[in-house]
Amino acid sequence: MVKIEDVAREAGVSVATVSRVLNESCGVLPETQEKVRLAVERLHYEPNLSARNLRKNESRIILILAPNFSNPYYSNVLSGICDVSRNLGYSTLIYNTYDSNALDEKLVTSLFQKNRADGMITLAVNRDDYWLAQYAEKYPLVQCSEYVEEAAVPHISVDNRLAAKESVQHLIVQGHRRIAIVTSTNRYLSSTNRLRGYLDALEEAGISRDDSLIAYASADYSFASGKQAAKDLLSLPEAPSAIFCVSDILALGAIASAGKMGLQVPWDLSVTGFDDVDYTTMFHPYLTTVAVPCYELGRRSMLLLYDHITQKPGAEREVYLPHQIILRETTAPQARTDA
Amino acid sequence: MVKIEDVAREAGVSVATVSRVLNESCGVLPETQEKVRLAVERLHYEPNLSARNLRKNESRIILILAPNFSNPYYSNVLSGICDVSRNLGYSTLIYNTYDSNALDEKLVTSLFQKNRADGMITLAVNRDDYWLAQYAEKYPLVQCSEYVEEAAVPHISVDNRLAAKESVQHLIVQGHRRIAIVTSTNRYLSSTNRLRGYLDALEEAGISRDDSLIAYASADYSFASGKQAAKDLLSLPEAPSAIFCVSDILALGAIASAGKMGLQVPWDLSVTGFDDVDYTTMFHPYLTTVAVPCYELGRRSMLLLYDHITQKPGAEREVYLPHQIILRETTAPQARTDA
DNA sequence: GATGCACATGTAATGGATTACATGCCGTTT
DNA sequence: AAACGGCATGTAATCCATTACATGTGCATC
Repeated sequence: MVKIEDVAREAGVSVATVSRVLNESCGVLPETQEKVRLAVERLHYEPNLSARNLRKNESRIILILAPNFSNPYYSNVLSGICDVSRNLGYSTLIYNTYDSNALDEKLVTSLFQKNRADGMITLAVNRDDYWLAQYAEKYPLVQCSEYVEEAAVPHISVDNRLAAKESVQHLIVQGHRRIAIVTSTNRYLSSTNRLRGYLDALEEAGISRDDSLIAYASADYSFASGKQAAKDLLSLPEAPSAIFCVSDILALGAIASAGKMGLQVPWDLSVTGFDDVDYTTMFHPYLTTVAVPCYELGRRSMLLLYDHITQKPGAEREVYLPHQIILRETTAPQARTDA
Repeated sequence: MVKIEDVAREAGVSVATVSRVLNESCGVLPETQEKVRLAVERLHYEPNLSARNLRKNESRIILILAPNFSNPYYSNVLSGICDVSRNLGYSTLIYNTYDSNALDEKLVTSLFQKNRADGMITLAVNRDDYWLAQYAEKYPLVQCSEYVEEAAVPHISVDNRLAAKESVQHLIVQGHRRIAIVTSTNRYLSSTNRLRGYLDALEEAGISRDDSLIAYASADYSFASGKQAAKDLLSLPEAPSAIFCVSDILALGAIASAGKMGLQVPWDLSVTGFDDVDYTTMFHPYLTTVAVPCYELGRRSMLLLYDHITQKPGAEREVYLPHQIILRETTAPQARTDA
């Protein structure tokens, strides 16, 4: 394996000079730089990262805590993170948390130290994981998508509350008054904020809150639980004419449920989803939903984390990316049969 | 940061002894081992991986070449790889190849050297990437799912040819005679082998090959291209009564196409998929398909790679995991209207 | 009792890059 | 002309764990 010493000999300079050319490049004569660069090329020299990392006291490893990345939402985020981290010269160590409830400070700290990661990105912390705050004082950390509201830890997300509100407002504009929500029993801030946005929209429109219209699906947004929640809602004496679901899969479940009960979406029931994952346009009716820029969230998380690792002055602590309401085929004006 | 010297002092032994306890553990008295272990615990010592890797001349990094891991197939494989590699103490550097055609030996070698990976797992090489053979002589490599048939490079996969044959045989048993296949223009061996299996089944049943029943979807198995391919097939003067699709998404596309043309699956048309990804049971009719153990493929890839990295004697070069034909709702006996 | 060997442990070299500090040269100032 | 300063470059210390080799102890053998 060719090392820096070989390059130095080949170029007729010292190792320090080679290193300087490879790193800072300042204070080295242009012609010397050129000599070094040629030698590097001739010998196909690649610096040994272990040695560099040892000396610089960094690992160039980023720890990513992700629950179940078969979920297209997370896999898109992951794509974004990986693409950027590769460009910045970081390896990503993906730790599959499966059930995010299993996370605690001890586990994370030990993971961190064992792998000597330079920083960490979480994809799904619970809104009450307060221990993150203390953790973040010691190590660079960025929370992506989900975050702890009360802790001043860097995070990047969309404005879930506003997006939910806009989505429900769309239903209201279409004449719906009995609007249900299928949220989840998980402890994600996004679920909470989407519920808040739903309530905001109702309140602003002067529609009084009806708790029987708030249904809870399982923590993992499973299709089956979406189906069940929708079934419960549609079995109500006064069934809703529209259902706002906090995830696309739940919405698909809701549509399946409606079909089973003889209701046609969107004519008999409007349904909206959240996230805009791939399969929202795989079956008719195509799902009306809120597009969340997953890939971009991933990209920006890594960029933000990098800013914090390198202690860039003025690195942001709160970033919100724009969402987009995508109107497709699962919402229609309320048929005025109940009026 | 506490280092080995601190532990040695704390335990009242030399650094060599500490290192021995941490690594080999042989030739050290049990009571000395205990002393060291206690000191490690007291000081929360974690060895510096850069230093260790530098000395041992390894990186504990595995390079994974994956195209588009939003595809649930790949994300499941990835899950498997990541879980195992974490346990073995490896970081995974996931390189998103997007379009696997862009891969060549130069890129891979440079990726490898730059990251000083200890080994590599490919998830989607083309069947004609012959350069892999030379590459594999220099570096530990395992091909997962897709591989180069002619090269004696370690690979792990399912028996795609047999699985396809069995799947088509199921259709034949149900009375179908005009059976079409939707394969892909990509250069994956799996596509080729699934086509071969399809032909095997026909031949064995004495059904003569009809090239007009072989349709090609796009390289990325997109839903839209599955739709289009099925549409072409169903527009044939003598339309097929069953379509074997080489991926689930293509099958879903085919079902969508059939619906659009007024055909009911499975009564008017049988459809089968391949892979058994999540959303095969998200909509009725649930898809009849071939279950491929993606997660297990990932797991075993990493284990196999580890065997090769550690030069375990007798490490396998060819592994085939069992598949399973899953009969659900998209296949039915041929209605004998054409007899 | 001297020699040799096995065994537990210690000492110091090693891996490859970075970087603080040292050196030497040249031009400027007084 | 002496002194100084800036600049390009070199020398050597450093990061921390591993491990070849050295040391020392105790036991068995002749």
